[in-house]
Amino acid sequence: MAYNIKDIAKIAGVSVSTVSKIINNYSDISEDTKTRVQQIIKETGYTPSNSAKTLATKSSNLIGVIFAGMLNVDFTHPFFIEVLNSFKKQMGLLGYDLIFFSNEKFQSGDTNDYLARCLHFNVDGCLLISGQELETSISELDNSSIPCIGVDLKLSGDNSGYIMSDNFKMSTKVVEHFYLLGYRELGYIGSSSESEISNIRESGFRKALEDLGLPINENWFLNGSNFFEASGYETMRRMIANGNLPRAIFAASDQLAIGAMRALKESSITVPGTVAIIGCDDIEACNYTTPLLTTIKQNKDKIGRLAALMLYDLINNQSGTSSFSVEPELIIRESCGASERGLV
Amino acid sequence: MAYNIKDIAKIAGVSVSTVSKIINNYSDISEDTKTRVQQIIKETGYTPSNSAKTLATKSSNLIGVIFAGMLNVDFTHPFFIEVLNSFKKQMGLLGYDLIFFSNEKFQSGDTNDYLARCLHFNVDGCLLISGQELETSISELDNSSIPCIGVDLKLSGDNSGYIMSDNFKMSTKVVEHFYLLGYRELGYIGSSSESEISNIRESGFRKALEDLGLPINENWFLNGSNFFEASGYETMRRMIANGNLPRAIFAASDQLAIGAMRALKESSITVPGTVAIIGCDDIEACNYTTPLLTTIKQNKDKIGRLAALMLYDLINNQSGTSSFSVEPELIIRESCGASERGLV
DNA sequence: GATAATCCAGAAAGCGGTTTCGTTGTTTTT
DNA sequence: AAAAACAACGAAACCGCTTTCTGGATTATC
Repeated sequence: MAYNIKDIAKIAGVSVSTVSKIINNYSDISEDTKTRVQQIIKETGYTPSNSAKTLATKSSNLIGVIFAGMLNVDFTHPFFIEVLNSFKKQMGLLGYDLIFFSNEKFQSGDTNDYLARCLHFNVDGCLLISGQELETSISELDNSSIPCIGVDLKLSGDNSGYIMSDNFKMSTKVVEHFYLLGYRELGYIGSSSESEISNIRESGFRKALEDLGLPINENWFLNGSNFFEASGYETMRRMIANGNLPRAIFAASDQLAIGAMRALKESSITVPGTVAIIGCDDIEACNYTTPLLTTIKQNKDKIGRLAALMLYDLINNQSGTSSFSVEPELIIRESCGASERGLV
Repeated sequence: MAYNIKDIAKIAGVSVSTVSKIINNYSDISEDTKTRVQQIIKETGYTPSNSAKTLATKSSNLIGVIFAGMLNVDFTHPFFIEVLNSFKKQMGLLGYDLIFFSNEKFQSGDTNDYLARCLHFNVDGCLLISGQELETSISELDNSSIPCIGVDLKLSGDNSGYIMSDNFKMSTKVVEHFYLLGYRELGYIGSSSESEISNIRESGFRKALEDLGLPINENWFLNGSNFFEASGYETMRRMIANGNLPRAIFAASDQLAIGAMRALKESSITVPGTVAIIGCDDIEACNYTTPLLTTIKQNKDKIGRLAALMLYDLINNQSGTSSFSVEPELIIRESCGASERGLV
């Protein structure tokens, strides 16, 4: 039912090679035959088999997408999914489709051998989206000949690059904003200490406090187990249990912030009246909470787009490692108390 | 650097066919050579090339995922993304990976020819996720020999099936709940009248009103342009502008409900005190709104899982068309006023 | 002990493309 | 007018795997 290249060749009365050359824009074909064959291709609706092409050329026009790490990052992740969405759009514009490897046990091996799977499919490149508890097979892939771009994941392979927001600067912006609002006792709620992202944000936070000569109270620095809401709730409860609360808190993700607000509400502690909160990421949900969540916006669109562009470059020009840092932006809503002070 | 079947054959001192047979569990291989070759495969980390296998067998072990329609449905859709997540998990368990076709213009044609792309990649099956304004090429795919499952999309091809929640019943449950709470003046906010889903929900709603002998006031039945928040906001504003409001409203999606609540809040109309609201889908955001959004939960996990299972069956047993209807469930939170009446 | 049945394994064609290299006929150069 | 250059196309090998068919060795059957 579906045509193959031989059919087209026969219909056009030319050889298979000629058809192939026309498809691939070779120059040694006359305009005449070219237009004639192209016409036939259009009429028949012929599309070349991707597997045959891949087999012959080693290039599949496919980009592998991997949710790295064993923990909880998947399609439902509000931040990464937006990055992915933008990535997909841009990659589509560049002529690539996306393939998602299932995290489930891979048939042959006990463990998830990403490199093997990428080779298996001849992907042209890979997007690695960071989770926690990275498998060792991630670094295998990083160090392979397959171009890789990490999102929130520092890759170091010769054919790799990565992109993330300027996590250090985020904290500076938050601290400065809190400072401007008159808050002097500042705290930080992070993910686990295994998260590099969270650690950078924390160190940026501490540095900013130092620079402004603000006190650093270790009771106000607490890590949870991940970036999710439940962890924010639980961590905030611990801080509340400790007794002494800071005047304002930076949570390393909006979900952590939302969880923290839930804990505060439960203890009848008002936000931002008693404790102000700023989250991070600017996920959809920021618009639905009460109070609306002030946050550090990560430019997810830009991150996804640039990731695609970087990967494209890596694939087509093998231009060594590179990394991009995207400027974060403070989005002022209600949870920081700026509006109450007419500062918005 | 990567091994191919010939390398394995050479190392093992057997023929290529023998290796292939071992990989594919043919019976005419002695236990001896089998274990020996398998050992070598393990050691070398050999994985067969998918394109070669696909080329030879016409089966790629790939499932195509398509966001149908030209409008606004992508990875950021809170409902579909959860279905997709569950689908991906189950499909992974069944040994399939997912490929996402970019919506962007396909190189060869002006229009997005889904069938061609599926053939191009030799996908074993397809998941079609409904949007609005379906392209004609969707029905081409539906009627092709490629197994397809539609989510919220009635497919009718010989090798197709579909799955959706029992949209009619949803409305029944909502109306009954409203009735129980003493509300008699009920309204409905839907998507556009082009959405079959929305229309079913509306007719279910009307039917339930009839059955209970409740009044049907056309001013209380308004459609927006889609299922998104902005549409809910705008539609609610129109209803408010009309003057006379119902006591309770069923919105055809949570996002519509959230938009409606925003409009109500803006007009200082209390929820649920003056107007009660129930949404639909049970997306994450329901937990973040004030008041918390009572909703009809669609079992997204189940929908995704069953979609995978149905597709698997279609692929492996070509067992004709089938459809599944999944039971919806009322999730009582705050926006319906049940708790205020001690009815939760 | 001859024949049939069974077990294992390999040869080879084929899947649908790509790409190198060669061939032919035409044009240009000198 | 002969030589060189070029334009346009095709033959064929190859990519890595599957699968049918064939055949030799071993075992069972009479």
